[in-house]
Amino acid sequence: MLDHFAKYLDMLQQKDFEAFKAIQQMLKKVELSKDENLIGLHDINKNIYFLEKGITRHYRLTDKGNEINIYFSFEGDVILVTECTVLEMPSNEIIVALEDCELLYISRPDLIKLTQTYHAIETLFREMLELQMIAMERRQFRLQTYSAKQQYAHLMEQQPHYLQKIPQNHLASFLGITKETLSRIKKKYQNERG
Amino acid sequence: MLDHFAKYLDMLQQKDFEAFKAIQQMLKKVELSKDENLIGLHDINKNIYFLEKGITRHYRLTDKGNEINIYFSFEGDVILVTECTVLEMPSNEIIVALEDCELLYISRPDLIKLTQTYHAIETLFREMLELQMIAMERRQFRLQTYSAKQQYAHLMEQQPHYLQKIPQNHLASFLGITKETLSRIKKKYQNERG
DNA sequence: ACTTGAAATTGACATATATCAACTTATCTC
DNA sequence: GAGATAAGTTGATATATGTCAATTTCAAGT
Repeated sequence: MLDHFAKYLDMLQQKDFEAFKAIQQMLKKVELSKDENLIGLHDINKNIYFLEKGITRHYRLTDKGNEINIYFSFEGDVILVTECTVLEMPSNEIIVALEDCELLYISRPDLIKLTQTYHAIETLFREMLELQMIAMERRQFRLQTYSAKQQYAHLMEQQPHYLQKIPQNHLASFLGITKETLSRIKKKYQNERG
Repeated sequence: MLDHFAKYLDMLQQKDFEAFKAIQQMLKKVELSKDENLIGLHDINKNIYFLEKGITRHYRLTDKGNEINIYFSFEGDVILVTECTVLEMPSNEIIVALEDCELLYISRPDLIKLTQTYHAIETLFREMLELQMIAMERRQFRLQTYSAKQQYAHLMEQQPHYLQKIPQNHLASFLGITKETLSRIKKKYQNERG
């Protein structure tokens, strides 16, 4: 059960075993059935999650009440809604299980307490944020410059598991297009490859 | 000269004056003339900057060699290209002065050294990243869901200094549209307000 | 296996935005 | 302040994507 978590914290485990143990003791476990919410609309949720098993869908609602998917998390991913967790604001992001999920989590307040005792944990926390930021910088550039077709091609090449595991209607808004457009792009893409 | 920097580090100054002094001593200063690069294409730049004065434009090049503006920094902003600074990769992001600029900076290695002595600095560094992430999360949602018109309206309402200070041709690619479309949107927007 | 509802596809048409080219207006430099 | 260069505007047209409605395919539960 701790597979992914342990891997993520591998460096910590080697560098400061005490610190690793301390985090491990603070971790709680949560299981979600398919379609169950991890974070509901306007929840104030201060937890940082490690997704051990399953897939989660992260979405927001537009003014008109449409769902826009902003992210999907897979096994091994960290789940952190910074705006909600850090600013302690009601969440605009809703997170729901696309499949049955198993997660570990620690509350940010608990984690911050640990950082006061273990410098290695503060460092780990910062490094985790840095990595999340890099991923966001890259995705932002794609959102800003890629056409729908290019985005689809990117997913095909770089993250084919997205296409295998995530229903098209959900994928579409993630790419910033409608499901009909995605369907057409997919067809064209396949034709161009024979 | 330290105005903005000091303000940013205000909490640190009060909480741990030693740490504040230590950072201050590591800070270097750089001035840029208009149109001068802060970070050039493929530079490996490990610095974290505080923009004390001026405006910088952050852009990337597409496959076809077109410039896409991904960000503008104003007085008081932190400038940090995570991918380049953290992974020590050649930068895909180019940063150039839109006006004459004054900046303070510290190298990430130096900052990390300081974090080993001063816990308060590690905390500050992490908090800075958290704030940057929140801003990115919000912008990402806008990029994904707003039409060009909505983006323009958002800028008008939330960040009018963008419209006052940044030439339209640069603003356009930041919004993910062409300069012609921006020109038309602007006109329509003005007419609708009388 | 049958039924039901969800997901995906397709077509016709509407709209938003891009592209290219011409032109005007501002800004900079000598 | 005249000429040169960059920035912004406008028009005509092309392309990409959205919207709505009809249909087909797929999947889940009984």
